[in-house]
Amino acid sequence: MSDQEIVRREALGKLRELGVEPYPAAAFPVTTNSAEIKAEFDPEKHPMEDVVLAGRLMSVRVMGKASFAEIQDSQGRIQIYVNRDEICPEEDKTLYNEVFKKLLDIGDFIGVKGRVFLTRTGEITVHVVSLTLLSKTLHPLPIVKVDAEGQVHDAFSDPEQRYRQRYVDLVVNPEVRNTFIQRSKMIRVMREFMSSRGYLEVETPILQPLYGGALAKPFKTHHNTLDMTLFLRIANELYLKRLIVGGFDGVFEFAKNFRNEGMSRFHNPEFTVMELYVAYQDCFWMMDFYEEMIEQVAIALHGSTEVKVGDKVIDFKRPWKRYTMFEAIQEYTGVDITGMNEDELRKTARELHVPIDETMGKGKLIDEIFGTHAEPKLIQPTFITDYPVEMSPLAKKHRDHEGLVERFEVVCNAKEIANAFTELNDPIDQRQRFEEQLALGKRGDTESMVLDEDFLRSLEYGMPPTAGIGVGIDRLAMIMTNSDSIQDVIFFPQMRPEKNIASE
RNA sequence: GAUCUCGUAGCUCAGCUGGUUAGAGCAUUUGACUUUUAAUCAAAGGGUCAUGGGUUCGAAUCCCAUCGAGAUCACCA
Repeated sequence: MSDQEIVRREALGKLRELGVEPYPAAAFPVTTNSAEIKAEFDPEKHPMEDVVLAGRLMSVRVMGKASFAEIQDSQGRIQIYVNRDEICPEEDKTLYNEVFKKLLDIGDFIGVKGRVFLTRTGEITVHVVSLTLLSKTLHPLPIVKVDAEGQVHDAFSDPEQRYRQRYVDLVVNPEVRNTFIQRSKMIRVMREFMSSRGYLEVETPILQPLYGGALAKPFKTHHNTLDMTLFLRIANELYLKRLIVGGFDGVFEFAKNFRNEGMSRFHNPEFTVMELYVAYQDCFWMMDFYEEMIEQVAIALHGSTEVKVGDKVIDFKRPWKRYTMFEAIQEYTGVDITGMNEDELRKTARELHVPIDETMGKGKLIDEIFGTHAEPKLIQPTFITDYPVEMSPLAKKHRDHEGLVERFEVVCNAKEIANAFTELNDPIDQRQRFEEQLALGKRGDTESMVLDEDFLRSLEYGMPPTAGIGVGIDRLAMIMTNSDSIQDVIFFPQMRPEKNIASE
């Protein structure tokens, strides 16, 4: 234990000797908070003679018989003024001299009652008349200081510590708190946008006997009572479609999915996707729907359709640019791949220096060419439509073009932020597609889909024409909050276990 | 999984072409101070230099291994 931790533990004992309970049970109902005081206080028009607020003590400047300190609540910080003879009107000055000056530490939760005033330098400050310790801190908080020029000193910046001890990060780095508030607001806007159109928010299984609806490696687990293998879902698509079969017009779910794959600043083993399915619509309707929803998200978060991301400005103002996949490839490589067979595509990919291997089929080759040459250049939100059928086993065949499906992705800041289809509802075609996937699996592609008989049975009972979309919530949150790592938009990103935390 | 970079006090960092007792600021402790705001002034304490091994008269510093993190790549959303 460090000297500072030992000192704090000793302070605990001394507080109890003085009759001050460091962890009182009684409620401390507040009447206001730091932001409200700063917004509403006016010495002439709106004096505040009797306020009660609480928070963490974040800095203390003792000047003999008077002190200034700052407390931080959920809304921010506010300065307090503590005068010895006011909090100790009697002979006994212990509360000020011992408790406040010596036994309180930065980080401790305190509650204060007092009146608001303006200091000589014009800062809105709470003149404390009574002070209560609400919870004692034993672990020292990093002290982050901001000087008059707004320069931050001694920032708590080590990424490992910030992610492992997010609670500290949140206390000490206000912009982190804001990022997560924005993320939450983003989800709320989407939820309200969909709910107000009558779509139903639902929950579907995370533990699945078969993993389907996407191409990925799953986490595997075991249920003891049933003595069976279960998988953590890689997608919820097939369950949401079963609900459309069941007669709902629109269903959506904000779903945690799990994929047992590499980690990077764009990948966390568990991540959040919002999927929506709407009966009697197609993917072209969904383009308009998504565009409008995300434009509203941007406006709700930033008051504008423009969002600053790194050194770029991304504008979500409708309408967004729309390319077919072949158009996008032609735009960025100059090569028209329309009508090419597998050998021609392989040759083209080599000429364009696209990394390929022998297991890749036609669809995957096209996807690689797009991913290498077009996707990195798409910064503004852009719809890419008309994907090859081979890489979209759950999408309906294109109404006009042989070999393509009715599908779009939205690429923004060089990353996919949505994927949507006119859903395949022909059970016989769906069975064939699954079988083609099984064939691909035999060819060596480890990420082909497994055949889900119950899902096929549900389609045989009949699914109406349906539009579906999946939205990567973490990726969208990264853009909307100008974060360059997924770890900055997930409270507790996955980490290897920390050694020796117990022995500390 | 591969490559590169990093790990020194509670926090942020210096020291790294090997060489007295490993330094600084903030934080902590003691003292002074009744309107300060990165408060100030005076003094003090605080370190298995990530872990283990090696080279050397001598290692925070060089080498190897391990653990943890970040970046890039591969797989993917």
